[in-house]
Amino acid sequence: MLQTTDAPLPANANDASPASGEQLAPSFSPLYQQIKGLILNSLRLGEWKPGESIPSEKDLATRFRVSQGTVRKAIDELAAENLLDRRQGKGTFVATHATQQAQFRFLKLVPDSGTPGSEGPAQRDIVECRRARASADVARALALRTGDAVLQVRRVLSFAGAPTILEDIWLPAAPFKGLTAERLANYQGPMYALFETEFNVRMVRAEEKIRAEPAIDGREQLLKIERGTPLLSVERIAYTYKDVPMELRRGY
Amino acid sequence: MLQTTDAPLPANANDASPASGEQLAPSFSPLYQQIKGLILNSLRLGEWKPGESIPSEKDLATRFRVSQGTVRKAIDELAAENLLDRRQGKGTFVATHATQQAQFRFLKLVPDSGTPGSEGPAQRDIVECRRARASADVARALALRTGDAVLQVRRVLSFAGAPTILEDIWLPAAPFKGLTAERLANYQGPMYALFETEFNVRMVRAEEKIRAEPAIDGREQLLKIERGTPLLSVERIAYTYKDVPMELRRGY
DNA sequence: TGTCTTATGTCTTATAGAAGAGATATGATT
DNA sequence: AATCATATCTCTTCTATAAGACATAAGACA
Repeated sequence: MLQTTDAPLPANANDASPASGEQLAPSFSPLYQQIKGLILNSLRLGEWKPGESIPSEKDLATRFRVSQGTVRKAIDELAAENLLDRRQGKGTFVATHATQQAQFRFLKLVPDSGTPGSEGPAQRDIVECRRARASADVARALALRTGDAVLQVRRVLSFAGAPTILEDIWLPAAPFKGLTAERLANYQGPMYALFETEFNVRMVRAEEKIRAEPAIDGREQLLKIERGTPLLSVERIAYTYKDVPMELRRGY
Repeated sequence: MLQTTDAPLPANANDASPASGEQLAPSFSPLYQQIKGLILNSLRLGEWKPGESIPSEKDLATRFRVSQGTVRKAIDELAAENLLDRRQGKGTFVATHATQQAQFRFLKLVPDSGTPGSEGPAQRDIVECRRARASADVARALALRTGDAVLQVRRVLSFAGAPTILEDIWLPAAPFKGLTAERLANYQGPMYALFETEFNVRMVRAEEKIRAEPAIDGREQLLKIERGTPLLSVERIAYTYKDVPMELRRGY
């Protein structure tokens, strides 16, 4: 039954092209994978906004001219990748960072001494937010050229009054035009939720590298610790749809 | 069709009991979950040895009196948890640590400088291996009582001649009776593979906590670095089937 | 020795019914 | 008549099954 649709099957319909109508892509991957790609496209183009539901499996089935079970398997994979959120009896929803802050779960750091759950809300202080030019390593991480315009943000997270985490963040300037320290400081809720609602940039996947470094270069002052104290350093590259890198973040 | 087997449905058959014959458990969970539990039992009891194949989906289907698709869904979940390994056209295999060393992938550490893939084989030196009594924290991690007999192993991993990782490992003494420094030193291949073949202990899941610590307490000598250098410290608790903790490991 | 057939696995798709969650109606009770 | 509890209906995802397609390896055969 594979590949026997009566559709004309255009021989080029590339992944980038916004799809002519709603035909199946001409690839020779399993049907449900092709459906998954189509759903992903709609997701990326913003056909369904984060937070609310996508059409039911049956609706998508008739729209794509396949059976409901095939749509189901496509959605299964997208849900496994945390792009969609299934709720029995209610529908399937576009995942958002507002409800789902456990997305990047490295931050599940347990204080060495103390009760895990009850840190209380973190306090966030924006130290600076300025335009800059990408250095070589930043450019490589963000797939830019050295010297391209970037935004650099530095902030300190404090728990129970004690400064705990220092974050250096680099963002490509183009998609984040208009981001200022004020907007960052005023916004309540996760930073990624701000990106999502204000700049239409959804972080979908992240790579992280971990190392140990001594506290130097002024970092010891911002964290109010002794110079040379061992720090955990996490370098994260966050990607939006289609594995386009959108953020480089270093946390201490 | 749920729960309409003609089996007598014993009202107690607990999860711990080695299953009377091959009946379905009397729980009210989905059928494929019950099948998953039965397969897990067979796995734990060693009915199928690590490395070779389990019966085909169709065979298991007739054995459990369900359809092939139901068995498939059960196996799907076990494969997603890396307990089984599917190979199209060949069969489904019990996962082993010999082929699948990417199981615990925190060790995918990239040297800060240098090419990732070409570290060459690690050199392993057993520093010591002795019987001891569990301290309070070790006992808690391994679900033992303070003072119970444990084995303590300390080894150094070197890459390209440079000592890189120091590992302290605690194991409950009972399941690992007969483990000596010689056997550890002579064995080629991953440590978990040795546990698997010689002691019939399969590590299935692991929790890890990461922190940064200075090099002190003699660790600086074993790694041949300056005292106080920041070290990455990884504390891992590895579990066998049914979430029974079997190993506490601290790597630097 | 090389090619073809066949047997035996998993993989893909399809279909039907079960179960959860709300909205809407229904009916008894006050 | 107003209110509250209870059916019922409809929408959704979930579960179970079946049939055919695809992948792989081994043996038959030229």
